Amino acid sequence: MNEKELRRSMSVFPIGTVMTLTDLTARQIRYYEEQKLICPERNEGNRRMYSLNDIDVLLEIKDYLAEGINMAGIKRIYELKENEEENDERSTLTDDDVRRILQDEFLALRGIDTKGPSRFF
DNA sequence: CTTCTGACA
DNA sequence: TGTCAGAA
Repeated sequence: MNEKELRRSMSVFPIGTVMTLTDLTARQIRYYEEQKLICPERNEGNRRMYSLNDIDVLLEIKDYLAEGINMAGIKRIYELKENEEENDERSTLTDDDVRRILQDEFLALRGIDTKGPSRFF
């Protein structure tokens, strides 16, 4: 990991700063942490300290939410990202994997846990 | 004053 | 998700 990535992953902001920077409530920010979408560190006083990376993810989450994607969908999007990274490292990506990822990406674009296909538009 | 955890009229 | 309490 280079210095640039190191700085972006350095936890330095208290939740208050993150709230003003992302327009999210403390409740939401903590909830997304429970959903393992971000992993802020804790300081000596058990206060959460966020990094620029955490803020970027929070901002992305806010955009997905604005597009109408629910938590289940957002989680899947990040799960797919993890798989993509793993595949890049081991170049184990087959044509069939690509097809499946694109398929899931489409489904994730709008919530999944919804009943029928009646909510496409 | 700011943040944390847990809980729910 | 909001919000309130009690503690740190």
